Parts: sequence; structure tokens; C-alpha cells
Amino acid sequence: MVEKALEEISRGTAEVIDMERIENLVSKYYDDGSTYTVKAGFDPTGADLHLGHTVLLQKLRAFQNHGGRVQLLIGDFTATIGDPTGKSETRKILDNDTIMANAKTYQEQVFNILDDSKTEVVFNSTWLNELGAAGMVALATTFNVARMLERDDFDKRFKGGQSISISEFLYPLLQGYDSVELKSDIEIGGTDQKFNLLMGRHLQRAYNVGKEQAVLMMPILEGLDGVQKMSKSLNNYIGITEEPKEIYAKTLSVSDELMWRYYELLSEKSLEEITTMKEDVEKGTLHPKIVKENLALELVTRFYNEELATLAKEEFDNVFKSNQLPSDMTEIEVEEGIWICKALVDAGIEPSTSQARRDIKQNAVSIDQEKISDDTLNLAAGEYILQVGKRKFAKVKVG
RNA sequence: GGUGAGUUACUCAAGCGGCCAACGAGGGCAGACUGUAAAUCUGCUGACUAUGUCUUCGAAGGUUCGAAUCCUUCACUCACCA
Repeated sequence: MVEKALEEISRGTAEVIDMERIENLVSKYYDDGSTYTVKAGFDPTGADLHLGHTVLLQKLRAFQNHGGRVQLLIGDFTATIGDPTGKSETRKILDNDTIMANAKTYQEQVFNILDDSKTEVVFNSTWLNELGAAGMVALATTFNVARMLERDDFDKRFKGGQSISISEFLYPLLQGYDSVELKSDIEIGGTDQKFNLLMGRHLQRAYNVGKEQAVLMMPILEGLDGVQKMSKSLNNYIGITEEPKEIYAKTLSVSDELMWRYYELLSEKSLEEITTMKEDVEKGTLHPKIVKENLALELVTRFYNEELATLAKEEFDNVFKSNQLPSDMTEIEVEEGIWICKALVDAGIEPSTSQARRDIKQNAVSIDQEKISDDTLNLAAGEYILQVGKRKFAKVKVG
């Protein structure tokens, strides 16, 4: 039992520090039922969760299945600083209302995956607001600049002659201090959080908490481009609240290589199954497209249900395999004789008439499935289906 | 506080007082090929019913027939010195 639990817990991890401690906690749970705490911090800087977040959430869920009590930390205080992780420049700070609104949406979405009876949501402003100047100074004395500069992103920026704000030095300290307050047994985070996560251990020691948290790091999920990490700001993400057909379509658009990565980090399928599929694809007995479709179906099913997943697939196949039209598209009514470019802008499928002209010149625009080439065209009364590229459609009523 | 260097579009980055809506690369969009995949090739990439007009090169002023380019002030960044 303990063996299986540990296997589930270690699946897909990038690095674990103090695995022994995790083993002890889990086996103690199976011995006498005593629970332990697992901390994970979320920065309420964006409103919606995407698949990148779910990698961590699923791991938390795994802990919950084996005696872990999750401390879901909303970094509302630290969000006012901005985590320097992976940033090449100082991040813009957010105002309080936005942060609170984001935190709220987070909580609504998180319990898609987490068991809320085993989750405690905490805000770090609760204790950080109380810390005060003296507390901050005491906290800052536990660390020094040279070690802070060891951090890769600071180091790069420092050597590259870019600005680092003093407040950014405080970020790792404050995140680590959260672990002191929460007396966490384990903290999990992305590999890019390593420095911050280790800070938790350092500070738990410095403040004599009586234990040092184990640290479990998950790989960073690449975004749809397969290169950069999935993030809202890079617009390469799949949000968990997106429409089923969006999730389906976006999943299908990832490269074959990246698909295996997604399987590893996101799918519930066992590692053996995945390996078998991979071999079959290499042997040529299994088409990679089928494998990708299954992944897309699994993801839609997770956030909605099987029925909607099937629908999403049917819709997708209709539109792109049989070249039919999507079942729903934006509809607008316009006046007779409207200029085609204007109509495209009004329908929201082109950002400007200039762009519309360019696209028409490049054979990207069609009316009722017929490509057009005249960018001075005016529409006579009637109903038309306008299309730009492969995926932007609109129904226009003229007259 | 002093000295010097810098700020150009989504990002990096070139830019000689007129040939600058601004080289190039990445990204993005579109076309071909496909499995709406990747890779590859090609075109486009400020706005405007448009061979022209308008707004853009950190901000505000100025010099000039004409300024991204020269001058002044301000803001921000970096380096060295204190």
C-alpha cells in the first residue's frame, strides 16, 4: 500500500529533496492514520487556471489520497511584489481588488481537482501584514546578498545589466516564511521554484520550527508552442474553463513530440500504457493522430464530461475533416452595401480593415466557402458566411 | 552626490538631418504541403474605402524648408567613482 502510494506520488516528478521524509510521513499515515501537511503556493496574478497549474493540483490530489492535508496558499501579499522567477524584468505590481478577484476565481476552479474536505485555503497577507518592519529586518538577516544572487534569474539580470528591485529579494524570503507560519511538512512547486522552495527549508531551520519541509518539484509544462512554459501572458495555454471544443482543438494542435509530454504530466493513464502507445506509434501500427484525439477526449472529460467530449470531437471532425461549418458562430446584422473589409471587422474576425485587405490579397478570406480576391467588394442584401483562415467564421445578415 | 553609456514597434535589435511607417531576427497571421500536428517553402506584419493621408522611435520643448537622427530640460535603466 505504502509502495503504491509512493509510486503515485513520485510519478512525473522532476526532483525530490528529502524523499526519506515523505516516505516516513506516508507510511506513518498508513500505520496510525496521522496526517501531514502539503503546501503549494499560487500567485493570484491571472484569473484563470490552465493545464500548467493542473500538473501541481493533480500532484496535490495524489497526496490527499494518501493522508496529505493540502495548504493551498494564495499569495495575495506576495502578489503585490511580483515573483521574479523567470522574469527578465521587474514585474508590474497588481492592485488589491484585482488580486482578491483573481483569488476568488482560483478557489472556484481548484476544487475541480482537489478534495475540499482535505484542503485549507490560506492567504499569506494574514501573517505577512502583521510581520512589521522589525519582523522584516529579522527575516532579512537570515540571508545574504551573495547567496541571493546565486539565483539564476537574478544572476542573469545582474550580469546582463538589468534592474533588480530590492523588493524582489524579499519575495523568496517571504515565500519561505510562509512555510514557517504554516509549519508545512512538504511543499510542492515547479522546478523554476527551486530556490524559493529551498528557502522554506532554510527559514524553518532559522526559526526553529522543529522540522524542515521536504520539497517536491514538478517539471514545467510547455505551452502549445512546445518551447516556452505554459502561461497566460504568452497565450500558449489551455484554460480549464475554456469551452470543450476549444480544449479539444487546442490539444490537437500540439506537436506529436509535445503530446507525449502532455500524456506524462496530464494523463491519468499509467506509464506502462503510455510506453506501449509510444512503441506502437513508432512501429507504425498506431496513428499518432488517434493517440492525440484520445488525449484531447480525456482532458475534456476531466473538466466537463464524456458526452461533451464526444460532442466536441464530432464538431471538430465535421468542421475540419468534412469541411463543414461549425454549428455555432457569431452572427451580426449590417446595412446593405457594406464594404467587405468593414463587415469582417464588425464581425470581429479581423482586427482592422488594413489587415482584412491584406488577408483578402493573400487568399485567406472566403464568402460561403468561396475564396475571394476583390478587396473593394460591397455586399448585397442576403445572408453570408464569412471566413478568415481556417478557424474564424461569422454569419452576416446584410440588409 | 560625480562621470560616462543608454531608452526604437509584441520581443531582441539596425538606423547616414530628406531615399523612414523605419534594416534584420524571433514571434504572430495567412498560403502551399499535411493529420487544422511538427518540419519545410512563400507572402504579410501601424491605422485609414488608400498609389495618397494621418499617428508613431522614453516625455516635453526647441533648432531647421525638413528630426528617430541635432540642442535643452525632465523621467527611467546600467556601469564606474564616492
